[in-house]
Amino acid sequence: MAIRLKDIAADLGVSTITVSKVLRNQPDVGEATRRRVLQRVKELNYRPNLLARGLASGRSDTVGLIVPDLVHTFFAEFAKGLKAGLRQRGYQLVLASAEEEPQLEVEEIENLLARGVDALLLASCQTSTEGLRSLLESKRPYVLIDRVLPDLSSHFVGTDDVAAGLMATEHLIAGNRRRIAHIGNSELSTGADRFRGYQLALQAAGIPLSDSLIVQSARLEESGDTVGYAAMDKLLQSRQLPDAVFCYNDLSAVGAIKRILEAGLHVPNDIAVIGCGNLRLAAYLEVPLSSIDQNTTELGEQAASLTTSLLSGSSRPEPREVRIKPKVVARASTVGKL
Amino acid sequence: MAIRLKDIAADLGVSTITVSKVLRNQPDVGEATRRRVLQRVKELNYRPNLLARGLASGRSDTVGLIVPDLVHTFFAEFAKGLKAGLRQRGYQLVLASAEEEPQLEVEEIENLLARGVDALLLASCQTSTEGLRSLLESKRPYVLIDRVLPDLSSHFVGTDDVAAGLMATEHLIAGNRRRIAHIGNSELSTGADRFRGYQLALQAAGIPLSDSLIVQSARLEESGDTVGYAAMDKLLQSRQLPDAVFCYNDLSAVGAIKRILEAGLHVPNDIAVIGCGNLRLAAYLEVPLSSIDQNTTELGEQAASLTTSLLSGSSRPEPREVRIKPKVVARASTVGKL
DNA sequence: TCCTGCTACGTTAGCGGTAACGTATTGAGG
DNA sequence: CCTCAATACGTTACCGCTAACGTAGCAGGA
Repeated sequence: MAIRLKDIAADLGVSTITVSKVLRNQPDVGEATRRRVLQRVKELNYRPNLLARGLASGRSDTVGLIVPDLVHTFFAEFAKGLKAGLRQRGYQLVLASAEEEPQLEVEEIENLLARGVDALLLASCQTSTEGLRSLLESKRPYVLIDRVLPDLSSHFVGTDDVAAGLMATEHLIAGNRRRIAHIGNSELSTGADRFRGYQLALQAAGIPLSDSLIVQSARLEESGDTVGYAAMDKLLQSRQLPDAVFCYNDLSAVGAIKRILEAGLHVPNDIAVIGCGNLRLAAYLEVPLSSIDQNTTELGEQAASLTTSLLSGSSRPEPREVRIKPKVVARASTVGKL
Repeated sequence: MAIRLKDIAADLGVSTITVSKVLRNQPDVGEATRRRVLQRVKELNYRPNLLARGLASGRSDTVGLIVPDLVHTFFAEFAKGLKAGLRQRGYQLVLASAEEEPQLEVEEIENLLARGVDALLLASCQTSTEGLRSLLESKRPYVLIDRVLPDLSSHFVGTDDVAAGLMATEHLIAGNRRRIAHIGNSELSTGADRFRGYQLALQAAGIPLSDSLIVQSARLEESGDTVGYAAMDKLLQSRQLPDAVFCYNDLSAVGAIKRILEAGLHVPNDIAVIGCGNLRLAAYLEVPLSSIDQNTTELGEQAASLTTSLLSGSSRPEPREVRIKPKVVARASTVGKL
């Protein structure tokens, strides 16, 4: 149906391989022939069939990215940065979303592999390595994004989440807060790391940890605001109120603030709140939200760089871990007198 | 490298075509053989090579979607709904983003076609039909999403944007507003339609149009809040202030509100503001934002339905246009005394 | 017994490219 | 004039799968 390489070749009276070489910028083609081919290709608006090319060559110059949810702007922004970085290096991106369902993610992995991607980037929502079987068997290079998995040492690009938790908590401490609560996600490695940073910051300041100030929820990723609301509700019932909260992400912070305000308390005067992720609208909220910025575009760029280096390097290097340092963005939700 | 259909066949002492038939649920295979094949496939964790399959069969049971920008949650949500709908009907989705660049969009179109998608869904940022040449030549079915293009009658799924503009403006009129401004996007069909709805509503209410109350900007899609801010700034300089503004999207509404508050005016008492799109955080903003909800998931579902029907139907039906009716979500930015 | 009509399965020929090697052609050097 | 190497281009054999047709084997009717 569509025009084929063969057609161009026949048209020009040369062999298919010659056209093929021209299209791939290979040597061993005369300058005159090369020009004739390119002109005809342009005239006919010919594009090589990527299925056939991939099948014949075993490569596709394409990498796949699977994210848990594109509605999370974090992942959408990451994909944007990644794509730009890949493009610059001559690779294409195929994007898939697992919709927060581990089983769907497994299907997407197998799907992209079956489509012949050269490498796979994976922000995984798996809870074990089980589902990655196909990926591991495929021997194709892959890079974990944002979240690591237990029992799997691999290349990784993500935020320095321990630093994120540390910086957020230090920021609260610097504002003279002492009873600092945490609304966290215990299921994801990002949640565990941020919690760890929280612990380290308290420890460094000589503030004892208090279980009554910590609420962990696994569902925080999906419906942050309602979960944050519920978690804050729980915190408000403890004997002694917190004077600050570090929330796993901005959405949960938004929910938490809602609950605080409903209780007739003031943010930040009664309770300061800081989130993580620095949503675009954070500055426009009812209480402008302090947050930790993850520099998402840089993450994408780094991921592109690492992936393409894996693809070009013949050797299989040691697992490399790239952690981007985040930064605090202070807004009204933490800046105020105690 | 990976395990092939041929291996399974050899392993079982049957021919490749038999295995192929089993995998595609085709008839003419004995029940016993079928079971043996399926078991072996599962044991070996075999997955057919989609490149080879697509090349041999000419179909891929895959549709492509190209959106202008995934960071727009509207498109991310649409993709989510679409994917669910396609999946349910036995199709897969391949996602691509044009990053608001028409040239990149053209490349993505050609890319997805070269990858053998059976159909293409396109939320286009083209300004003319020029860039769609490859798509049109490919003879493959396609559906425009959200935005229509001039000089191109085709299948379409999107919001009833005239109704959106109409309902938003009527809502403002119902709140006794009379000097109703509009911050719009003149470049996209959605912007033109919403503007048209705005005009119709005013006309129906007997309110004359005033050029000094209308600000159009093409850049509204990319950086809504700053453009909205600038547009509002302009409106505040007119001799007679507006008492309401209908903004093309929520982001521009956010920017507009910021400017209004900075001027020392009250929202909605001095100026009511309504946006469009109903962002997830709309209810949590400094001034909870009234908006038009587009029922994005339903859009995705409809798009899936239309596309698969095009794919299964052998005939080429008349261009079909599906317009989803939006609804008003009233919040504090419009509800208040004048 | 032979023919017919199923059912179950196989053979052959690609799909549109690419890899690896093979073969002309050319010009320089002896 | 011949050799030899470099250059330009072609031949052959797949890649992994499927479409379309072919054939064997069996049951049942005449």
